Parts: sequence; structure tokens; C-alpha cells
Amino acid sequence: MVRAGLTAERVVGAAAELADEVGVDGVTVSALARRFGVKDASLYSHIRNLRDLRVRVALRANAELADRLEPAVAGRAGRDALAAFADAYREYALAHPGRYAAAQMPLTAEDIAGLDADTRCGELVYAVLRAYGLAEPDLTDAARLLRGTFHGFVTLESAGGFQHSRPTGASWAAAVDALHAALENWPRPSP
Amino acid sequence: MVRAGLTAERVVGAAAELADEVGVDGVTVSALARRFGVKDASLYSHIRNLRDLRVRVALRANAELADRLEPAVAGRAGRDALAAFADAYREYALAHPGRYAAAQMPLTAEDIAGLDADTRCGELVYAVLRAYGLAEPDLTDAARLLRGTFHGFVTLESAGGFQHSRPTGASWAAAVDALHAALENWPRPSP
DNA sequence: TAACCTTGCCTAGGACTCCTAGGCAAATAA
DNA sequence: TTATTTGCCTAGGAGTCCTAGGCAAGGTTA
Repeated sequence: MVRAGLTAERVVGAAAELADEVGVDGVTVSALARRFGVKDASLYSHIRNLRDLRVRVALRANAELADRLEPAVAGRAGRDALAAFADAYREYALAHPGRYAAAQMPLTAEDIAGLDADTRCGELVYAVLRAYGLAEPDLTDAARLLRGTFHGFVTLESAGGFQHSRPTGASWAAAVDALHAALENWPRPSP
Repeated sequence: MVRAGLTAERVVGAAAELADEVGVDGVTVSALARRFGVKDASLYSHIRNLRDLRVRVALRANAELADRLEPAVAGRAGRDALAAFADAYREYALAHPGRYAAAQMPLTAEDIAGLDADTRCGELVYAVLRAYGLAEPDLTDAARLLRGTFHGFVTLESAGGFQHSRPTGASWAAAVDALHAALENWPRPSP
């Protein structure tokens, strides 16, 4: 019998593609096996179970996102850094909706185990905020504002939640401008 | 044989409670049947299928949310209205995570069919913005900013995405203040 | 080259879930 | 009381997750 040449890497890669096509919930052991022309049971040599498969997709997505955010922020500051970060973030989320959704999955300490993609994204937000001269606890509040706004906007946009005829890209640019304004006029400015 | 006294209303109500306890994905026909002490098949007299059940939970959640937002906004304007809307929104999302998640589900025109809860929430956002004196297209951009920020923040918070020791409630208040500042210093102010 | 071992993929099968078809009996209306 | 509706049932098919155990393709060593 001819082998399909499965590998943990290839399996997770196909799962990520599948997620972008049919959503995270559509990432199923059976569907993935069908895609490889293989029986369900064959995949269990490469993954522990369905959750494990999805966790690996989430970790890969987090790493991919961090890999796109890093160069966007590098060498920029203030509004430039904010806009570059925002656009890279949105582009990834819209281009890879399934992976992005997977990346939002709650992970345990076991799941992460040594990998740092999760914290990398978080640190990049703080890097973007550096030029605005905020101190704690405003820094944390501002970071949460940015994460919330970016995540919420792209989630609603991706799900088709914005019905108005206005192009969403224009609203995104306006949101970034508004966040910049909010950061510059931060309610309780640090000394 | 003693009947359980099922009704479409009761079934959807139990599904909503179940969603808050175990998440939307945990809302399953079997789980719901177990909760009523009834066989799976018995539920199909009251719902069409699993998707129909979840859609009904989503519609109910939307209506409940609108019912909480309306009195919060009534009789207030500007920052007061913004803060009241925001707090009511967050309280509902945190108190009813499963229903709130269900409410984000993409619905077809069939699903909505005459109900207006979906548009009610949207209109309330515009009501909140009224006092800021924005005109189109800034109005749409601002509405999308608010929706995105509120949704993103509570989603991340609810999923445990905010790890820092800083209380999330304080960050929420800061975010609302920052949005207020952004709306008052809107980048391209309307005439 | 021949024997060995690893491992990729298989078959078989159990448990759970969604859903349909058709039936009996409890609740309600005539 | 009889007739009708309807709430809940049993039976069963299909899809999915996952385990146990087996065979043979590939690479490794004698």
C-alpha cells in the first residue's frame, strides 16, 4: 500500500488551511483524514486527539501573527508604529480567519510549554505604546484597549457584522486615528 | 407516563442557561435532553434541529441585551450615555457568557424574520453617539469603533485573556474614558 | 544482500451525537 | 364520553472521536 507521507507538521499545516476554509469548528479529524485520503485512525499517530490538533493550529497561528507584527513595528514609533501594527494585525486576521479564530482559544500552561508566541504579541503591543509616554497602570489599560479594539473590530468584520455600505477599511483607518487621538489625550496622563 | 412539560420556550430557556454554564458549543441536543430527563428525539417536536436551537438562544440573547441597554441610555447623553451603555453591555456579557457568545453567531434573514432585537442594539449605539455631533461617514466609523472595542474587550476578558494583576473593571473604565476622549477629539471633526 | 526494527497506515469496533419515522398514551376539545 | 391533538417514546441510520491490535513499507545493521 502506498503511504500518504503524513507528518505532524503536514497534518497541522493542512488543519490550518482547513480552518481558514471552513472555520475552526470544521476542523475535524474525519475531515482532515478525508483530505489526506486516509482513515481517521491513521492521524492519531501524529496528534493526540482533536483538542491537541486545534491547540497546535492555535500555536502556529500565534507564531505566524507575531512574525508579521514584529517587522511591522520594527523601526517605527508613535502613530506610524500603531498604524503598521494595526494593519498587519487586521491583514492576518482577514486573510486567515480560521487560524485567527483558533489563536483566540484558551490555552493551558501545558499547551504553551516553552513556546513564546503568545507573549511575543503581547509585548509588541507594549512596544507600540512606548512612544506615548504612559506609565502603569495606564499602560496596562491602554494595552487592553488596543487589544480589545483590534480583536473586536476584525472579529465583527470577519463575521460580516458590519452591514453599512461604508468600506470597512476606511472605518479601520478611522479607528486607528481615533485610538491615536485617545492615546495622545489619555484621560489621566502620566507625569 | 409522566410528561416533562416541554415547550419551545422552556427548551430555549434551558438551552440559554446551559450555554452560560458550558459554552455555546456545549449546547447540544443530547445534553439538553438529559437536563429534562427526556430522550433526544423528544426535543425535535419543539426545535427543528441543533442550529435552530442555537439561533433561538441567539435571538433571545440579543433581545435581553437590548432590554438592558435601552434603559441605560434613556435620559442620558454624551459621556453619561456612553458609560451607562458600556457598563450595561459589559455586565450582560460577563453575567451571560454563553448567551453573549451565541448572540455573535452569524444569522440569516430567515433567522431574524420580523424580530428587531438585532437592529435595536445597533440603533442604540447611534443614540449614544448623538451628543458628539458627528456626521456621516464619521458616524459609521465611530459606531464601528465602539462596537468593536466593547465586543473585543469583553470577549478577551471573558476568555481570561487579560492576565495582568490590574483589575479589569478599572481598565474598562479607562477604555470608556479613552473612547470619550477619542470621540471628542475625532480626527476629522464634522462641520 | 539478508535480517531486523521502526513506523505509517490499516481493520475492527465501542461510545456519543444528530436526526427521521412511526407509535402509544396523556391532555384537551367536542 | 368520544375524538383529536400533541408530548414523549422506541428503533435505527449516519457521522464523529478514539483505542487496540495488525501488516507491511522504509530505513538500519549484520
